[in-house]
Amino acid sequence: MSTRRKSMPAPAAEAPRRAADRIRDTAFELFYREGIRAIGVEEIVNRAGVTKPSLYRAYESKDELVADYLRDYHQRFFQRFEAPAAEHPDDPKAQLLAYLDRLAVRASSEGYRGCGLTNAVIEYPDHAHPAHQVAVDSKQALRERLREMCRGMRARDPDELADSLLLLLEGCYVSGQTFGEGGPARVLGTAARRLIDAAL
Amino acid sequence: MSTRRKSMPAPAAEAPRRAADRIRDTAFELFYREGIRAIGVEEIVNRAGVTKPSLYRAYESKDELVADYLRDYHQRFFQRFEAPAAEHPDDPKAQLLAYLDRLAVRASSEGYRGCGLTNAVIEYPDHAHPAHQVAVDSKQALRERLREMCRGMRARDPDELADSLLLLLEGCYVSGQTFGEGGPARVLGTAARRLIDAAL
DNA sequence: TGACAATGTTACCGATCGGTACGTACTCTG
DNA sequence: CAGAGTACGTACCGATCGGTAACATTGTCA
Repeated sequence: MSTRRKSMPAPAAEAPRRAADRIRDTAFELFYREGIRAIGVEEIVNRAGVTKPSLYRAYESKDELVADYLRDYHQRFFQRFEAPAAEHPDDPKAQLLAYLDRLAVRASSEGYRGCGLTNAVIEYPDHAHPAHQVAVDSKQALRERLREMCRGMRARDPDELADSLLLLLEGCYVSGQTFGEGGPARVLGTAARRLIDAAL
Repeated sequence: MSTRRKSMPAPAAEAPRRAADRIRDTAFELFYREGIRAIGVEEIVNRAGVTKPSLYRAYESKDELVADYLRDYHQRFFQRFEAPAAEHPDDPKAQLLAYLDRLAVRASSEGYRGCGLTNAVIEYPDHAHPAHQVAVDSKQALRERLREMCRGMRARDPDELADSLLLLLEGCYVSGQTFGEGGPARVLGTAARRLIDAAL
């Protein structure tokens, strides 16, 4: 859902954007870096330079803001995930490995905070919570996409390979933030290649 | 005067233990099942059937209680992890696979909540927080133990194999609670065998 | 019996939580 | 210019957070 402005083609470039946008961006940054439960609405609006009522005009509740953050994360994630497709058309193996190799670097650097969606599942274990649901839906889409790619690789058992790779992926997200630099995330590419080669 | 039963020196075996023990056990259960940040001290003492002062006589703060919970978890974890050693002496590969096979079952069942230590790292990303530190220390010990086992397997590159297996392990913990029954965790054993066989 | 340690009871603290009633300033339109 | 509508801020709400003070009660052991 987007707030479309009518005429007035944007005064300049960006700085004093709408309150809702500032909230959205600030919340994204804070939720991801510090964790969702650790951040209160007060801190969000302060850092965004707006006030609480502005937040509650744009979102029904904090939970809705969280869900929106996760939907946003989901979208950005798949953008990153599918980005290598352009460089390696019709080569799902190369596409996947390209993403994994980039991820391995990010996840092995200091201050890495893992996957916002995975983190949300852990912060909100209650299956009824909107944050949990959005995150799980996203992960299910990822699983399905991986299966599709493994079928494209002509793996003997595409579903099994996809799940194995998903384990490596998720392991990389969490190990990245546990160990930081020089952590196990560095072997992601190698391990994935081993599994793929053994499955074709 | 009061309607509550008086002395009754332990009617059966264990029920009315010390307040500190009841708090410890209740906190363990609640922190693990619901998440640490989601559980307040009030809820802990209510469910434990004690009162807040009792909690603060046994622990300096909630953070200390959390750290203690994690140390407890660490101990129970390694107990489970090393349990198969008795059945497979001098066979690190069989030991590890035995643990993984059991884990795969647990992690693929409904309501699985993953590893309390991994969850704590995500709930407390701040490296200075005691919970974060205890959890990371435990994970580093696990990494070292895995390396030791991989050396025992005579792997070509034991550190690389250990890290690969650690990724699978952590992936299993988090995917277990994301997908529940029929999730990717089911392939843990197969994937681990593939990686081990390829590394010897 | 008396002393002591452990626990419960009650009532509170300041801070922060998510959330809102209501007033104000700007801008677009007639 | 008048008026409407939009966008935002000030000030506040009750609930809950982690944590504490003061005192009553209990079981144990000497």
